[in-house]
Amino acid sequence: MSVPTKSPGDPGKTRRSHARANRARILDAAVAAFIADPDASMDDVARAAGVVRRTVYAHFPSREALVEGIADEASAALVVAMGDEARQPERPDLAVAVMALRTWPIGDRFRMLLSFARRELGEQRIHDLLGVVRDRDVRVVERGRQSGVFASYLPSTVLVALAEAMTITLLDQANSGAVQDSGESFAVAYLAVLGLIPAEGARVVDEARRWLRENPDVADR
Amino acid sequence: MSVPTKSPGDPGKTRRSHARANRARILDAAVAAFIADPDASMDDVARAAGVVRRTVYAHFPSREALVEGIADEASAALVVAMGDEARQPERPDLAVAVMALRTWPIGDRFRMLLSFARRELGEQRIHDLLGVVRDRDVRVVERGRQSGVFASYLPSTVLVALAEAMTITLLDQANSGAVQDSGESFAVAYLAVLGLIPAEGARVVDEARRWLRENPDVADR
DNA sequence: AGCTACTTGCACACCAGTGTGCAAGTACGA
DNA sequence: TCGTACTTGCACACTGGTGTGCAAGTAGCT
Repeated sequence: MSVPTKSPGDPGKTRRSHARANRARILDAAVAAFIADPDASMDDVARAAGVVRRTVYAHFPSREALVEGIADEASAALVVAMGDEARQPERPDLAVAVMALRTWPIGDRFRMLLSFARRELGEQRIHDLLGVVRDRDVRVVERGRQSGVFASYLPSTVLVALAEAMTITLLDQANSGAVQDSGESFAVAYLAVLGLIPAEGARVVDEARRWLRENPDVADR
Repeated sequence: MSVPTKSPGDPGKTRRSHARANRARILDAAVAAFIADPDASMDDVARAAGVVRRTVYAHFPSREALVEGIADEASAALVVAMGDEARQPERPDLAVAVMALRTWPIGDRFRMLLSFARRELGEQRIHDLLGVVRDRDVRVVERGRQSGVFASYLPSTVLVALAEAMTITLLDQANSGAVQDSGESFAVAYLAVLGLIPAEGARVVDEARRWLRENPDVADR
């Protein structure tokens, strides 16, 4: 606010803050536009951002770069949201519920990542990054089924894939108002697929909420 | 085979059988192409059918018409697969399992319909047709939750939406070899989301298989 | 005021995909 | 063998989206 560029050699940051904000707006608008229509044009994005197409190109040299920009932002958010793997509940069911509750708030960006991973195959990086998250998910599920808490009528990886699909669907439903909670029902559904009856799942989710309150992550700004 | 056109006034059908077969091949190829890439070009479709683009246009005047052609075929298959609503098991859990097992074999086309319903919004008809199927699904789920067999942590319509999403995911997994069965695990997963533990779900699915054997639909050609 | 960084509004070239026209080719049935 | 129905292989016009160039405009910093 009152700290303009002091050092002459330093590439001005104050001046650029304006542009930065604009970049952020474009990114946000792009997320919204791509959710509405997975292959929205650059013009659609620009208009959604209240900006001219040419300006979008000023920030992102190509469509691909824009997609990558979104993906980067989204993946950063996802990693932050997931928290430290070392600091998660021992119990697999609790761990699953905690992960579900944590990812839900960044649903839009998570959804974005998933859809990119499916469509723009070129983005190997996205796929890889999601792989990291998936692997972590799979590990927990695997642990849970080994300790007999989770069912094993399907391979762990498939169960995780189901969870991803359910996330997207429930986020859609939340968008259209059919679901109101903050991820609780998603967590219950996930646990149900893993073999816990909903009543039990709901109890676990309650516990997870408590656990989250008692174990605030550094990331929970 | 040996019944060529006899009546002169009658527009020849034997000659056209060749073209008919070609049309069918194009349709099949289009399904495959669109599964691989939801916005494959007409040229992609043509090549997948082993035909030149121009020929595709000979059968379908426009891309839209082609999509509609696929949708029509798929929806017809779906209606047939679902069978007569009046002749389905009383018990909701059994009914769900039966529906799941019945729709699984036509997975590709079902998937096609779902993806069309999501993308080409212009196809109101598709949406409507799926609506019919959805409604039937919802009715059964509703009945089940009223009789206390199914859980109600989410609205019935949302649960059905989850089932649709799971279908697509599991079909994908089946395509890539991660799932091998003939819809059994899908049925179990569906029932799990509805509140039945997998062990119980598996029992119900077994029962459903038996029921299907004992109640062959006229449609089960 | 003057500099600088950013935005705007055109202009353009370039593609990829769609849909059409037409002349030549092929294959099947009478 | 001829005719008819269908396919092929080009040519073309048209559209919508992408990416670039450039000159003019605007707003903050010094």
